[in-house]
Amino acid sequence: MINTIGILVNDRTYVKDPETSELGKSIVKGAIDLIDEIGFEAFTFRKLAHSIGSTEASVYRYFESKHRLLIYLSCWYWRWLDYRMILAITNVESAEERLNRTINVIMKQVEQDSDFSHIDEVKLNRIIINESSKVYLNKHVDAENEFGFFLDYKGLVARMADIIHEINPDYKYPHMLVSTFIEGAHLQRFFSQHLPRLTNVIDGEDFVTDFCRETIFKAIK
Amino acid sequence: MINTIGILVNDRTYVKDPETSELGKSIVKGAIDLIDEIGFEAFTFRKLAHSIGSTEASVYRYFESKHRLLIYLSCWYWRWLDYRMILAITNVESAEERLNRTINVIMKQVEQDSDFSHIDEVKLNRIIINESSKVYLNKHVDAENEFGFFLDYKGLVARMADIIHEINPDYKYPHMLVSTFIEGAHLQRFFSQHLPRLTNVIDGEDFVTDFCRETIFKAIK
Amino acid sequence: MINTIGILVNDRTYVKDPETSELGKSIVKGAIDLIDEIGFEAFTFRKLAHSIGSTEASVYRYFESKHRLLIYLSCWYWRWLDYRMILAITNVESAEERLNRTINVIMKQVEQDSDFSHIDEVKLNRIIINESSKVYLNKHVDAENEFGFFLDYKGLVARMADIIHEINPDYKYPHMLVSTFIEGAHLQRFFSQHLPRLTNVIDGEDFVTDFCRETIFKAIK
Amino acid sequence: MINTIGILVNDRTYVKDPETSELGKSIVKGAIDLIDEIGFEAFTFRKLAHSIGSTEASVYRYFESKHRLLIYLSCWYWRWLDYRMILAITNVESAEERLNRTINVIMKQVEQDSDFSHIDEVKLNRIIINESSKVYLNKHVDAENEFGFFLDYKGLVARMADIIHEINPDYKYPHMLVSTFIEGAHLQRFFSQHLPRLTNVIDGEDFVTDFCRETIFKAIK
DNA sequence: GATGAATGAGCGTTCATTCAT
DNA sequence: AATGAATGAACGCTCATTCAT
Repeated sequence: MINTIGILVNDRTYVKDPETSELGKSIVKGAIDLIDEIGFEAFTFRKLAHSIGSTEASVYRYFESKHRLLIYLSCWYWRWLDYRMILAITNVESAEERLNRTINVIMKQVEQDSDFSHIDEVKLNRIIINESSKVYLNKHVDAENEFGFFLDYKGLVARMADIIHEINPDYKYPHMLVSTFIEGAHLQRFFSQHLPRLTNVIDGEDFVTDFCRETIFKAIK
Repeated sequence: MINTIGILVNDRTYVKDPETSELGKSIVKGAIDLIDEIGFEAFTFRKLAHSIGSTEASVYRYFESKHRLLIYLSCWYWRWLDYRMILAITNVESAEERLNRTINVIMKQVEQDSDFSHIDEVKLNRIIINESSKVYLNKHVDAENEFGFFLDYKGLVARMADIIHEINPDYKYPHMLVSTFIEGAHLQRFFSQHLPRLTNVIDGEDFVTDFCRETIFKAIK
Repeated sequence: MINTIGILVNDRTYVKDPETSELGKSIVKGAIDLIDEIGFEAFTFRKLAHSIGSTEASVYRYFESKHRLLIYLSCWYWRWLDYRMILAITNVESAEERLNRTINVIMKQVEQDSDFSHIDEVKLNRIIINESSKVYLNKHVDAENEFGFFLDYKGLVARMADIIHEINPDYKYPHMLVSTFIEGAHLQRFFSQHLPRLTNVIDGEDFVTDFCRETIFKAIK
Repeated sequence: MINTIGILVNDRTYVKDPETSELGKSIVKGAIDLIDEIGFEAFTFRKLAHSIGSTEASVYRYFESKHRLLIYLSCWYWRWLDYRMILAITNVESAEERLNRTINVIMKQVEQDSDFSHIDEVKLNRIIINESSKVYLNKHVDAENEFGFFLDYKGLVARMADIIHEINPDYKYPHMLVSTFIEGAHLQRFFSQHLPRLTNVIDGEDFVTDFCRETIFKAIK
């Protein structure tokens, strides 16, 4: 079974691997529910502990801070996308088609993935859209970069950049292009919900994905 | 003199206009210095008050929260860019050239602008890069949108989108393209400093601006 | 005209007599409205100043603290009752009838008195019921007693005690009886509204006054 | 042993039952000492925490506000009086004698009760005299009444009203009479100390109790 | 390993008040 | 006389965290 593989997350993001106990899983599940509901700023370990009927002290056994917990969720997400991306491009010959498929994996809105039962991927996707930039937009980036917290993200970007390089070896900005549009896609989804005048909402179409795909392909020509 | 115009910021961002007193200006100046130094998360009105030799109570006379103060800075920034943008494109006939110049205004790294003495535009630009997404990435966006806090930003995006529309009336995503690259440019500057493997650093060149300009022009062709 | 007399309040309750200016009157009026609305605990000079479109500093010109303002209102109230009491018993021969009438003045619920335009006596009566005990139930009583802040209240009690003494010179507790029932009447009105199980509500009757009158007359027999 | 029963207070008055820990008991003891010393207005959790060598955060673990703490003390007091009242009237046949004894329990000044070691009943009695009316004289009465915070007080009043009803089933105001004199007795003790001209001080006698007893018995005849 | 109890530190806020005009 | 600006001080509260069991 493929789900026996599991998503292995950088072990410096947690104190004790939440996958190894029921409490751990319920902390992760509860955190996703709560962050999605009240936002990361208002989210605290106290509220989390109450919401899952446990105590702050117990949560601290798994994560050393709410920031680290967000990093854990973020790492999990990128790993999970990477895993789905590999599935999507394996044995596909055409580089264009592979790029196309990776774009789909990243850009298209997430649906529930039954393989990982205690993680609600739809909520997690919303969290990534709303909160993931807070993972790096702070004064600890450099220290946390040294812990390797962004390796999964970088890996994903590299995987796509490689395909672009394969399509056009002369293109100068493959990484920039990919990272711009991964973040850009998140942003445009957010804008379309809250600040629609910053986007171009087109009814009945996945205009975010279409826009990203079109722009990427034009760029590397 | 053109600087007699001043930058008029949405008056719901403040309790009392900081431009109207020395203390107000020193609050804004001190806030810029301090946020740039320690980051918005660690920034508090207490620290700000100490750093400018005043009190929290006095700061509260001008801004009702640190979040509103950030919104003020953000509004000021976009207004200021808009003002510089207008200067840059006035009397320029070619739409392509106008687009080119607006890209320069937005993307190129900011230099000190002597017109607005108490605002350090270089630091403010760094703050916008690091913190401005926190202005909208939170649970209060919708309420704050109704206060008109994002009108300046939207205006700027609309101004550039109009030029794009002039160049290619058939292009479907002018607003998305502009907002993606405004945010993208900020992000790439941040990545180039802290997470360079997410970008493509090219020595001695303003590769961020080049990448953005190239991608934008290809997109609308 | 009788209203040319005015209610002269102990001049240590205020810094500047509020009767002497429009602002002063509007402070008193505004205070009555606001205390009645939000309660004395939540009442502040800031809120008062805002509500009447003035400033805290201006309020301080009239009253040195919110506590003193409450004392002012309290003194005004007891003076006003005393004035109405004198009107009610002048030229009444029978001591029993005089006692009866003073009881009516004190116990019966207040109706608007057109003689003193800027004071809403109905609201003021509610304030006295809800808040007046806070005037003396605190650590400053003794000091404030020395300022003579309770002379009006004591005068009223003495006036009624004198009548009781006239009726029964052997009765040992005239002052206690009067003060117990003045406060008791307030309390019973409060209880009948909020904690009815501490009283005996009898529909369609002024049971508070009836109870007080009956108990007082029985006591002094 | 009868004191093994303990005084069970409405469990919505506290967050965590202070009887269940040493810290809890010291909070209650410290609160009684401090409120008695400086008055409820000046009393804060900060000062309380300092006075017992603990922290505000710890106090908040037991009581959600200083107001709730006062309610707790108030409930404890009425429960304790009720318990002493039951002891006093058990097996007494004559209703008059039972009323007489309940009056003694309520009116007579409290002496230390060794059964409840960490509570200083003498100080608590002084607090009730000075501050207990603040428990209900505020804008939250109705909400707090729904929490059942006044049930103990009502129970005590009902117990005495029942005896009065037994003595004279036709008497119309048993509850009013009882609540008037419970509060009245407190008030008269306060007045005799601070505003003696509102009472009739008679040396060497417990004139407050005598006055109340006499008036009550006359009233129900 | 998990939890209940306790706490140090500091945040956001407001208050009452003063000063200068 | 009235007001606008400014401030010292403290409050209520919560957070992240540690300790002892």
